[in-house]
Amino acid sequence: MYISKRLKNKDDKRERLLNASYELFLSKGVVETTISAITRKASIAKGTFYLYYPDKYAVLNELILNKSTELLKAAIKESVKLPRGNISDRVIFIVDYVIDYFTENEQTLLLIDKNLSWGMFVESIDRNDDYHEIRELREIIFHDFEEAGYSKKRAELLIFMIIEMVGSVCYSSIILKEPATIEEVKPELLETIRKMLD
Amino acid sequence: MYISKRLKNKDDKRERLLNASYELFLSKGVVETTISAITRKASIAKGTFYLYYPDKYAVLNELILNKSTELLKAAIKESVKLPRGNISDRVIFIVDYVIDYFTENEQTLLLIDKNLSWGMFVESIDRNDDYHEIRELREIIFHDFEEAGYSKKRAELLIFMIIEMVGSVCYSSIILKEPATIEEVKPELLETIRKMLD
Amino acid sequence: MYISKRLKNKDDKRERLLNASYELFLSKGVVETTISAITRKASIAKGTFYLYYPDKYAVLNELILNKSTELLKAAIKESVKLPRGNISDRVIFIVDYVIDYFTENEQTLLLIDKNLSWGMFVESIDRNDDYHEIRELREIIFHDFEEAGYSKKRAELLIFMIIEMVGSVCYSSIILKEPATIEEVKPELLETIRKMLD
Amino acid sequence: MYISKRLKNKDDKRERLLNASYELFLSKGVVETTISAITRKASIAKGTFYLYYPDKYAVLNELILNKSTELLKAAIKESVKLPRGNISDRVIFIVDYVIDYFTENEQTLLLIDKNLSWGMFVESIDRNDDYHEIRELREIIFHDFEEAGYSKKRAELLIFMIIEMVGSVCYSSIILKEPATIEEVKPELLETIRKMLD
DNA sequence: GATGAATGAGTCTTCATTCAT
DNA sequence: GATGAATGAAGACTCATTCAT
Repeated sequence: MYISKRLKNKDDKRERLLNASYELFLSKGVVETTISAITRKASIAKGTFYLYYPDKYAVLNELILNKSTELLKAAIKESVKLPRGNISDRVIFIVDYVIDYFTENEQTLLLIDKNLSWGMFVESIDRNDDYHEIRELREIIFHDFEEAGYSKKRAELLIFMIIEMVGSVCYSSIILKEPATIEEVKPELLETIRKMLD
Repeated sequence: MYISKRLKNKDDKRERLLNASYELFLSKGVVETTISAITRKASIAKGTFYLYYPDKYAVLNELILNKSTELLKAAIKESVKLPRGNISDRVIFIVDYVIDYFTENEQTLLLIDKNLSWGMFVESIDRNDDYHEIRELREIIFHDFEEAGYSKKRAELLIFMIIEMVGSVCYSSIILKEPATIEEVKPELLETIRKMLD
Repeated sequence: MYISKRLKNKDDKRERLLNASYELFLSKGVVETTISAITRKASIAKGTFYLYYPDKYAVLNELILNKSTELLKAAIKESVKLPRGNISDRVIFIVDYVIDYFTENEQTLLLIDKNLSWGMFVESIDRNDDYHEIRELREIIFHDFEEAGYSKKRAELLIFMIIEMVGSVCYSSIILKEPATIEEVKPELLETIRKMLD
Repeated sequence: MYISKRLKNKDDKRERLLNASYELFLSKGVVETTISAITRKASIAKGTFYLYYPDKYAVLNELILNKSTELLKAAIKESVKLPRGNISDRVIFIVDYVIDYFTENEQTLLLIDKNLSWGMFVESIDRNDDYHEIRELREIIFHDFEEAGYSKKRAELLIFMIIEMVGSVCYSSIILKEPATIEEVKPELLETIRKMLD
């Protein structure tokens, strides 16, 4: 009881720092967000920040990981209804879901895209028990790829390239509206991915 | 004579500021580079900086534009030998050239990728007379695409998607070595682009 | 039994705080040593520190006293073999011993010299029962001085001046190597003290 | 005219920083004095401090050097009337002067004693043209010592030991009144120095 | 146009101290 | 007595920007 309450309290502070940081990163940008502002918004003493994170970039990394796996988990949850075996359909379904999410949540895209690294992402998926859905999806996709004649390595690289492309195309078309709006770009993007997978 | 000399002098200062900034941006990063450091390296008084640029980000934008068009012009210069008509070959040749350049110049990739925007790029190409080679290349490519049955819009989007993918795949594989080195990624990337263009 | 165990435990904590502080004061300096670092090194909770000492300077004073009386007691222990009556020989023997000790233990010199005050030293000698050897030495020396015709007051001042000179000459020559190393300075210092005592 | 005015202005700021620091070091102590307080007292912007000194300890060193050479120059000025040849008289005259000065200016003693290093002192005397009187005095004293049969090395060490003794005896007796007041200690100290020089 | 000394707002970071458990 | 999470006051230091020369 004693320990659990303190642990809860600790998690509470962490949570509040994450939430405050998230809002500030989105509204003012990472560089313009100060530790003072974060702790003020979180109603926590400035010094306490340093008990949880060494600097704001540690918070940022945790946020990016949280948000991107959250998104992926949601996409997966929807994709399970699809029949197995057809890689294109599954990948395109997920990409479609992700694009829609980013269209609705520009700010999250802003945060994730400029900062998410593939290595960090993969490592976290393998390490954290919460992400077993994502690992399962990976297995399904890899299995389908193998059946379609891809080596594991080529499958991974293909997924990687698709993710990179989707991320930066979304960024440009959703945030900057360049060279066209996401509505115009989306069908072409999906079509292109389909070609890549054939 | 007197005026031209002053203009020349002015350009000289601009040049020195650009060079000093470039070196510092590469070695210390943009955020860590101060106006003081730039002017010190350029052997120019601090206040003089503001006669040429409003802040360091203006220098950064100019640099990115310079470097990326420079790169593109070099790639084009090599690609003119290719026979017209075959879009895939031309695009892949240029992408190949760009990948090799980035492999040799990691720092430049670091600077360009995180900051280059499509809109800025396109706009500068249309505005600046120095970039007529790039405009010519664009015409050639678009013409080839049209012959292959693409609309102008679709052609532009395809190019856009390829550039975005190449940029972010290079960044991840060259800088972060994730999920594999550029040597491993490159053949898959080129192959994928070929599929996209078929 | 219960109480004695608690007292023992308390002394144990005190001891650990002293030892940890000593090491940190020597290696990082007093100003740079934090309460956190001391309790961490002593494996004691931060708050517990305040149950034993009001601040780090209280620890410092205790340490200086401990170390300097320890040194003096060791010197005395060696000097008892000397025949009584010859003041110069006894004083020079002790000074010699102290110089050698400081030469071997620069860090201790660093700690003691800049912080030891005569008054604190004398007071502690008179108050603490552990220091009876030092009181005895003092009696012997004063007695010898009286026999040589010194008043008690003059004897005390002479001792005082010698101690001050030895301390600061050692500090300068051992720590700073200025104006010469202790090896060069030592014979001159002993010779000068002999003159003072004649 | 243009340059001279700016130089003057620069010196003015330096001067004001020195004066403000001096007063604060004396009244609050070095550790307790902050850069903010110094610049506030000097009516100078905080950032300007760093244009002149890297930290407060650089100011402290300069102050100590200034004050101690100032004192020595004053002592010398008075001692020139003495006939040459008699080392004891000259040295004791100067020591006497210094003791009196410290008696009148306890705070200066506080600042100088705990921080003056022989090496720093000697080096500054040799380097700075303003200190030629001190260099001349040194020549006179050394010459007198040589005539009295001392080697240059022994003479230097003797002077060094006297300075160290005078400094720390003054500190203890004037500031701490231990083991006696300076009035009581002074005759014994002078007498002891006379013995050292015989 | 060029200079660079001066400015001071603004940020990070540390750390002695408290106090609920 | 012991603990250590939380506090927030306090200080060092930076740096974009200005402006008198």
